[in-house]
Amino acid sequence: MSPKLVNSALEAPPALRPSTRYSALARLLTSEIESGRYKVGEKIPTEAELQQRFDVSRYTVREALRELKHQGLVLARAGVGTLVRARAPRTRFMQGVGTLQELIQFAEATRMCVLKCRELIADAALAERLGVKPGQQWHEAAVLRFLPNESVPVASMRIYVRPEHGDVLARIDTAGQPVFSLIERYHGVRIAEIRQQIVAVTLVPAEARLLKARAGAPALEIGRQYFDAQDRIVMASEGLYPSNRFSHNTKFRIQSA
Amino acid sequence: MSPKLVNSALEAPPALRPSTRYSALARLLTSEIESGRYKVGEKIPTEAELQQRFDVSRYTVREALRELKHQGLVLARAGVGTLVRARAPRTRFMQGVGTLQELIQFAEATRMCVLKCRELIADAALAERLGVKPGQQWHEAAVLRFLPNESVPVASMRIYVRPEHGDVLARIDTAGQPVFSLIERYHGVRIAEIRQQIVAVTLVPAEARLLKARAGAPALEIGRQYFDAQDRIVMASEGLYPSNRFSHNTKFRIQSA
DNA sequence: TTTGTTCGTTTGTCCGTACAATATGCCCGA
DNA sequence: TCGGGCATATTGTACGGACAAACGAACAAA
Repeated sequence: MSPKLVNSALEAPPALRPSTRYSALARLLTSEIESGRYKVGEKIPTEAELQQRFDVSRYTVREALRELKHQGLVLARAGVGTLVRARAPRTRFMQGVGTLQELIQFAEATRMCVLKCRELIADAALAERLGVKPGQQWHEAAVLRFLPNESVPVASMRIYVRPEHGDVLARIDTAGQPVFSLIERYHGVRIAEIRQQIVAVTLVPAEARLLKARAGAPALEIGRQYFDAQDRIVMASEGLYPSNRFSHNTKFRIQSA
Repeated sequence: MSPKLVNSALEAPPALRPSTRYSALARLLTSEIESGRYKVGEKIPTEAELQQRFDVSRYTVREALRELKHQGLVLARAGVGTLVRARAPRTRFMQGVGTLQELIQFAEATRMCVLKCRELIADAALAERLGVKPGQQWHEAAVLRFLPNESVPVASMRIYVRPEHGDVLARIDTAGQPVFSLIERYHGVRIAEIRQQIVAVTLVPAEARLLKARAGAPALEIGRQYFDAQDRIVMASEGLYPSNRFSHNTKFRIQSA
């Protein structure tokens, strides 16, 4: 097992297979629930009935139902049947980074394409923007971020890491996980806190060009700083997300007092 | 560990079955990875080898591996095998609880000035924007929001409440707390969840005029829906926050696993 | 009327089989 | 030497079967 083989094996995740029987069945059942054929609280046909109706094996039915359960659409009860739990799949905004979990999932689900790396010293303006000290050395990667099967970038980003962590920048393209997780893994740093700021901007022509968007178009500018357990800044990033491709979504659950 | 011993380790007691074979196998494989028996990047034994080693069916092995894949521990490749992807299951992160708190603090710290109230029936466009059903009656308040000692508004908002809660709109100016809290207090409704979406927009002339801002200037458009414990929508709002007056800040604290 | 038992139904676990899709290595020919 | 084809290995899909566990309804007994 050479490290080389390992790295290539970890490259792109296997492609999705939209044409399996169970995925087609899952999609059909999902649309039936969404269209109201089976109401929340009602039972959908049993596994045996679905087998007959679609002329597939029980295995195929169960795989489809597994997906619906995973989406939170249905709930199965032995002896009872399968009940509709929600009319629509769990709000899963692929573009959403309102929670840390979503931030990580977003990083894992999107493809990052490094345009350029360079070393630099933060001047006063950059230091202010990033929340770091002027005069410090940083390694910068300019990155485009894509959703699966999309050729238009969802974001352009600049990622800043400390020089001693600079090697992780070479792994961004292929890692399929957040950059901060790479720093954690390869440098034994623990990220204890992430701070994020969101403002609205209009794209200047150079940025718009890179993002294949219209100059002057609105975009979210999301800045993030990553701190270790001693509250030292480890990494920072700035991203531009054109607004018609990205919406920042958050869900607050309120516990009963 | 001899196969015999391992096999008996997988067998559940006949009367009490706290664990299935595949969950026991998943646990055992997880602990082998965590203990370093299989390094990140290396292959674990093939499905066939695991079948033989533990004297279980391929189904049982695959169910166990499904769990490991779900945990992000391994990655399977047809033709290659199953590779260790991480040494430990995905870290369980906690969302910073400050976010909802900050939402409430912001509401308490700002002054709201009601411009106009009216009753309306949600047409399709508004229903879509608010995440409500078309044809429903709502009471709408148009509001400007000011930071302390500021004469330029930080936001303009439209707040939508149910007709039976319409009286709270008269309290907005003076209450000094979130509108949803007013509904909770005066109508005994418990808000269980708030969903929020943030997008970037550019201000159209009428909005800009109201906000004393430049037409075309970037702004955050923050939409929120408030749900009760039965997941019924109780209230919705849309706010426009000119970007140079407001930045949406979030802090995520990460617990060690 | 209420409680307990039984039976039928349904999902969950686990077994086996077969073929498809993917990956890798080796061999042969140009 | 390099490229293509083939064979083998491995996971993924899909089929079938059997039994366990859980549930609800119906019926019987107290």
